[in-house]
Amino acid sequence: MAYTVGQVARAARVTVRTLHHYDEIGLLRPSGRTSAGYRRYDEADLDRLQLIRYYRELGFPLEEIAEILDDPDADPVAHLRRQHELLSGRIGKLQEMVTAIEHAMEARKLGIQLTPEERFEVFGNFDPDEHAEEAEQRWGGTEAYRQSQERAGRYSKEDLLRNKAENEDWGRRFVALMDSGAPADGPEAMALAEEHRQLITKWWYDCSYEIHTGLADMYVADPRFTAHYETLRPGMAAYLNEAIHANAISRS
Amino acid sequence: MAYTVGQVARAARVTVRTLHHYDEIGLLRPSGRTSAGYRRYDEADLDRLQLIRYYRELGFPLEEIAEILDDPDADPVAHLRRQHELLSGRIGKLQEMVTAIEHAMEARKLGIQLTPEERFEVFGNFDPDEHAEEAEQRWGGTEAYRQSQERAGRYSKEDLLRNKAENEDWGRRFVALMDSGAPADGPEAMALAEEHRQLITKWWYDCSYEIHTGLADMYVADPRFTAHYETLRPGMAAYLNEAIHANAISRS
DNA sequence: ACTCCCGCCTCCCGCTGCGTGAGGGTCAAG
DNA sequence: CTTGACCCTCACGCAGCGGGAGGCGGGAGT
Repeated sequence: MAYTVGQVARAARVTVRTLHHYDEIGLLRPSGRTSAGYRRYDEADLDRLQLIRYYRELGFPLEEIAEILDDPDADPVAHLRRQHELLSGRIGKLQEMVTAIEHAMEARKLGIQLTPEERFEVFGNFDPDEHAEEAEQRWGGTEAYRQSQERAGRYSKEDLLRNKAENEDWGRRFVALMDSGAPADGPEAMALAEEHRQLITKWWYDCSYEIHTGLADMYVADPRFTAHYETLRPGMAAYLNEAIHANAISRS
Repeated sequence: MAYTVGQVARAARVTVRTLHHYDEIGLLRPSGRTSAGYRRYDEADLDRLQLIRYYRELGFPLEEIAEILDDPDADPVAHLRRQHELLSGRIGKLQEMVTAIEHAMEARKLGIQLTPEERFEVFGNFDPDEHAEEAEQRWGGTEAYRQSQERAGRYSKEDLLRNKAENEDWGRRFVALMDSGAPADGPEAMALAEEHRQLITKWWYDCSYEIHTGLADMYVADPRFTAHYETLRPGMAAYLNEAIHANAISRS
């Protein structure tokens, strides 16, 4: 059972050119040629082509497909599993975008016109346009940054207002603690530091103790962040820094 | 507030080269240049870039994005809705592939080794390799073909056996009817023709009366299909053809 | 005022995965 | 022995950038 390019092309729903291409790059060489130079594909070639098409559908680059197919001791089950994961990931990403779009539609319907500033107004003093670039430099490319960007896009106006309220509540309690004269490395301060960490984790990204202390250092090192906390209460940046460090140390 | 390429690039998580490219093709021209020729982007440019990135994420080609963004009276809500649909479609497709992969994994786990022949063995005499190409020529590219291909991939071995059983049951009853001497355009024959159509619809694709009569004609025109029905009972191809036509006429 | 170095500029070539001819041989049917 | 449908091999083109060469600009430090 030998097939010509045209037959194979029609059967596999690809163009002849594609088969030529696969031949050129060595991805799918026909098992033989006629005396006139015509490509002859056999059943095994068809099987291989089916696999190729399948992987292609999944978005694999041709080179990678070649590696997969030509790896003799590659575990097919592992491949399937891997593909499954990749697909699930892609589905997840697409679904996130869908919800983002739904949000946007909701906003339009209500005439809310969710401008970028509006989306970030909950950040208070932190003007996103002013600091976005810096944020990118500091955290760009990290998982944490990706997460927070992603979530920011999904939150509704109410969500963000709720977040703001929670932050303010925490801030009031923190100021009260400072006013009470409690030490920055005392149990209450550490508890509030921990709460601060969890607020970040809840709303934005998984904030490890390492990341948290990094943030703490920034609060005293970067004047803009310092200013934000200092307006809540003078001395707060340094106090919070100490509390976060104390908390991180005690937990590890 | 003017930004340089580098700043914009970092903020938007794209490369400088990409911004150059967008400038070149006119997709995003910076609002101005400095005396030295440096590109200067303002807030509006950033907004536009955000939209561009968004549409790009969704897989739109740049040209189309330009059309969308430059269409002054384009309804943004309509766009969102359209994107939503596209995304939903994509998710659906990916999910189908996931289930297909899951099936394949199940089969591997049980050591079943679902070879192509096995997958199609329920087709009986119809050797897929022998007819796949023809099928493509006849139906390739049609919605019906796509549907049946898609479903075939999702069916489990049990599903396919069930389908086979249902077909055989229908076949037996059809043969019995012929044996009884009932006319091919009588009510019983038409009822069984209708059932035939519904079996196809249930298992493979939406089989309209038009498609159904097309199939009927093929049963008498194509010797391979003729042979399939003739082995069930001599004269069955022609009888079934008549019954299907009678049924289609009476229903329209 | 001078020097650095980083960032900006404009070419321009390269990559993937083919599409789409051009120009020419081949094969089966009539 | 011709037709028409295939087949062959170049070979260029396209999107959407990546990446580098070669050269200017600018602001921070000395």
